[in-house]
Amino acid sequence: MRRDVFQGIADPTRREILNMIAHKSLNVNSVASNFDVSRTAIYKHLKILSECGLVVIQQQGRERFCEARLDRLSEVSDWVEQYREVWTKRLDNLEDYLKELQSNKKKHGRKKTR
Amino acid sequence: MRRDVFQGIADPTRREILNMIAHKSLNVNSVASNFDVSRTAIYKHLKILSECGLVVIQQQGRERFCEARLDRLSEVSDWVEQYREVWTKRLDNLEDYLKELQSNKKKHGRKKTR
DNA sequence: TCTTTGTGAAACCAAAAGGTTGCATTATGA
DNA sequence: TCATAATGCAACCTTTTGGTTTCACAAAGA
Repeated sequence: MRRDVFQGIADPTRREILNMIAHKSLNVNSVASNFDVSRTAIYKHLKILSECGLVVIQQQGRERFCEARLDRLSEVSDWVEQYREVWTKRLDNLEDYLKELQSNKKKHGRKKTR
Repeated sequence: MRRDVFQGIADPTRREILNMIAHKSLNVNSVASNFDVSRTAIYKHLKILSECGLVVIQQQGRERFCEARLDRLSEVSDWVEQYREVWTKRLDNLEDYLKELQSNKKKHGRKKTR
């Protein structure tokens, strides 16, 4: 199935898996042993992560090592960043507004607002 | 229900909704009219978005205006950014490695690699 | 060779997700 | 006051998700 990075990181267990293998690749059993759900459940999560490119699984003897492809997170990063200007500008405007309220209070005394 | 920002942005329709109201709040019907699924379906997406804090819905007469709270995306941004150093460093290492291969080739001629 | 280890995958299940139709409710405008 | 517009929500449906147990199979080690 063609999968999406956004879908990949939607599940908290999958985010934990990514964190677990971010610095060091682990085989499937090692990953699974850190959770209290079954190995098969973790295997399915790993499969989803590999389907959306966030993990690459390489066979080595009878083990499969799971390597995080964190650079794929740039897709998420890019998506979020396109909105950063919008939200920071909006926060700045709020700040300006609050400052203006303050200065008006000083000039005219307490004023009823709603 | 307590919801998660990661879950909120997991669905492509919801990301489109966010984009649609990023610059200007719209009422529920206006949002829905941009999609070919039912108003109720969009309403449910809006509810999920509001449950995870990405949208605030305010009544105004008989309409409800949906405002994007894009600053909530910082949670996603923060999560991704904690891995940026890891992945850029890894790409740098790869680059160094490729450069080294190049210089070895110059010194010793073409060499079989596998 | 035989047993153990590490894994993939099938079959099954309950709950959640994403969608629909239909109805009730509240403001607005004529 | 009455029709209509904008909406919330219940009831229902199908597909997906996240989990389980079970079995098969290949590689390693004794």
